[in-house]
Amino acid sequence: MSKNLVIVESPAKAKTIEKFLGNDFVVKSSFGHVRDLSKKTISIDIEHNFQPQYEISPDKVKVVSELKKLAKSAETVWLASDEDREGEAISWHLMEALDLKENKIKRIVFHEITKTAILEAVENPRSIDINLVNAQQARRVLDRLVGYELSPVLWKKVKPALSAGRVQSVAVRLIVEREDEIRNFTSNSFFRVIGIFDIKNSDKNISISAELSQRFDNKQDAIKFLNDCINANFTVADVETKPAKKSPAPPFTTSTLQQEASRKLGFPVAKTMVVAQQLYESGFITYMRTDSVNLSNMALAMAKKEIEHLYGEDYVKIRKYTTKTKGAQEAHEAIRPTYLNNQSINGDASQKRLYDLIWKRTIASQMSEALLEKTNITIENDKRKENFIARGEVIKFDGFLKVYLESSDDEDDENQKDILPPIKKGEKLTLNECNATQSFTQYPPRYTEASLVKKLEDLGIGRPSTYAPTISTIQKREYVVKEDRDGVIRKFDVITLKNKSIKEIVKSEKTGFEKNKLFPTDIGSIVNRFLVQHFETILDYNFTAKVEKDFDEIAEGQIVWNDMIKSFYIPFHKNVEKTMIESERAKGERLLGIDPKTKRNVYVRIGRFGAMAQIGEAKEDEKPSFAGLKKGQSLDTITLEQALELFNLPRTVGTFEDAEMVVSIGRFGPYVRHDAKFYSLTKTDDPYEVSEERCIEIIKAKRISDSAKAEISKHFPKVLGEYEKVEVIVNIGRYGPYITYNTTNFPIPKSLDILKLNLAEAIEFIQGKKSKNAERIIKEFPENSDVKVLNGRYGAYLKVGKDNFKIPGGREAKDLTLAECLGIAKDNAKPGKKTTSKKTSAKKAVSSKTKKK
DNA sequence: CAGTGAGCGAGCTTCCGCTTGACTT
Repeated sequence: MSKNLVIVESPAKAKTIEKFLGNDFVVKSSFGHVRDLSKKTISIDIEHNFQPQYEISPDKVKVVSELKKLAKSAETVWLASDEDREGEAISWHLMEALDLKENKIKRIVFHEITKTAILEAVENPRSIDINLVNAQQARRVLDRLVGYELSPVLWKKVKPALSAGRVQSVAVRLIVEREDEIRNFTSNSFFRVIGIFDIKNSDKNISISAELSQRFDNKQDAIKFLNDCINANFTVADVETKPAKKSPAPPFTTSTLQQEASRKLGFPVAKTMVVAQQLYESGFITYMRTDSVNLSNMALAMAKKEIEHLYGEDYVKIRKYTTKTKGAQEAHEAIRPTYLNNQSINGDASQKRLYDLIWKRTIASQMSEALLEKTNITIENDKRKENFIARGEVIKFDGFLKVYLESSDDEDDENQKDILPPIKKGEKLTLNECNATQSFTQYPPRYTEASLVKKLEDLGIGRPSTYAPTISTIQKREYVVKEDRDGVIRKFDVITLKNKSIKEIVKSEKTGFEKNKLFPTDIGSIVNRFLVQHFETILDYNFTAKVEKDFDEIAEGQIVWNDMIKSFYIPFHKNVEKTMIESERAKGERLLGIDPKTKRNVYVRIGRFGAMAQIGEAKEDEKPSFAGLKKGQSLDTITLEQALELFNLPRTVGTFEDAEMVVSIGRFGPYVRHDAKFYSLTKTDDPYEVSEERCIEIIKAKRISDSAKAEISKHFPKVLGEYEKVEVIVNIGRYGPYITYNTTNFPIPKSLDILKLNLAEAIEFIQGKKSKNAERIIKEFPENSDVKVLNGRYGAYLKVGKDNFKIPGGREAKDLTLAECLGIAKDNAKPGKKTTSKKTSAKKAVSSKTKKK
């Protein structure tokens, strides 16, 4: 075997690096961490100095045994995981898990995947930095202690299966507190005044628009101002022109890529990461999980060449950006195209769009500043002291703007900046028209997924690899929902001065419309309030920053990690115990008022099945009545009137075919019950309002669609005919319609009408699918059609019957023989719950082979 | 599949950070 085994974290990286190193090197990947604390228990021996109890992660057992084999036959094992805390720990865990002697290993690091960087790294090996490893152990142990001690408190005091953690709980806090801020926000209105001036003494009709430097708090003041303008004379008091510059944004990190892909392409952060991963695996971009804005010298040289070629020398300005993010570890380059001369790539629409964004951002970051000329024209008058100011902006040299401009989160950045006409100081102007428009102060914006990532990054909370998963966790736990909310119509006043007369009109606009924003749920608010009340230290926005400081000191060898953990844990654990015993259950209860009918108290709170309203208390002689809250209502905002309305269900709306129709809301949404059958209401039907006629309509419609469905399913499964002596069958299954041919199922897209589908069309469809699948086939065996070697998204794999198998390391997919394939299938057919079918099909494949022999 | 909301208790849930995973009837 090879003399040198190099282990990196990512398989795609392994492939690239193998090309740079000679034949003496084999490069493999550990697929990230290989050992961790067991998931089942806390797995920390608190009594014995917080000794972590590691195990090989269940999904890494195979990887480790494979690496172990290779390491045994190698002379030197080069541990080339990333140069950061986690990377150092991965190397250390590999050393332990693979049983490597210290004199057999060499630790190497590089920050960029370029040949020079790799070769230089190999020239400068070092040993494992145990202090850095200990900093990681402290991080790991702290997170486990927090997560696994806090979560059970929630199970007991709020509801089972909830979770809390150093990162996710702060993310939820941000969203809950932003919502509180919005709820408590009182909007003020004010009047902005914009004048349109005609320039005298010019042959052409030229006008400029200018805004008054002063805003008025009320309508009276605005009207008074316009009145004073009727007989005022306007003069240009000053024309000020000054040059300005605009610089490009630095290259992408994970966080900025997620933000820009969200603003410019509308991608959720998870989608951005999936697409970026695909681009990375295809070799189009560098690594997508990074906190660094640094570009390699090779990339800078490529950028320079490309910009010169496309736009000319004047557009080049090479920059070295420095990373300012809190806690950044800079193990990788910024996210950039691997080859900057590839302006576009082959791929699907999302891949192309994301690549385009990355290409533009990278190129623009190395281009000249844009040169602007900003002009301010001040217009004074002889009646009032307030001035009008017209602002203009001219681009003198576009520079990087030729390629790319970063978007901003505040959408109402509507300062119009036009080119202004030539004008001189002292010139007289006529006020043609003047509008005072009522505007309103805006509440702070709700978070989007991407703006939450930005906030977390600013606070130094979370890492590039966890931003997307964190956001999905807090949604999965139902602390937070991402949704759209309809706005409301708001009226506003516009006062116009024209032809010396003043007119008032009322206009209306839609406001408060939200798209894809994060809202806290009732559970989210309750959990947050509970945690902030009892565990303020951990919920503190600076908690992570504080412990990071300690981790840094551990990494520098100044403090011992177990001591740091101990001083954190003792007060923390005491608090956990105290809260478990003393604190009350958090139900989010709120007394809304008194029910006018029964004179009993009306409450809202969280019950076993979610948010509910309750009239009266549970006493011996009387039972309270209950009603669930509607979707979109929340414990924090519901009013007494809204709560009382909930008790109007179930409601008898009328009769149909001599039976009553009763409308209510069930486990699966609003329904009409009629003659012991249930009929779901549609989204647009309000169960509190829906009429008798509409209910009858719904019942009739359901009957028709049911009988139509029954009619259709009578025809299936349907044999369309035979193709090459094999039956072609159409059927409808759990996942929709599909064609069965030769033991393979082909799902049919909605565009094909399965009722009209004929044999010829079905065959054509199958052929199309097959030829697509054929592109993926690396190897087939005429003597056994059950066995195939295929090319998948994550490299080659073996398919035997219905089961997929990884091809063991050291074997070329295209060289596999049938016997080898069957051997792999036999060895890897795992016992277990799911595998009954796996085993049988693997056996079947083997036996079919023997039969043919 | 369609009112439930009490309390008991078995057995379960849970963290953050590094990586890619699989293809249904």
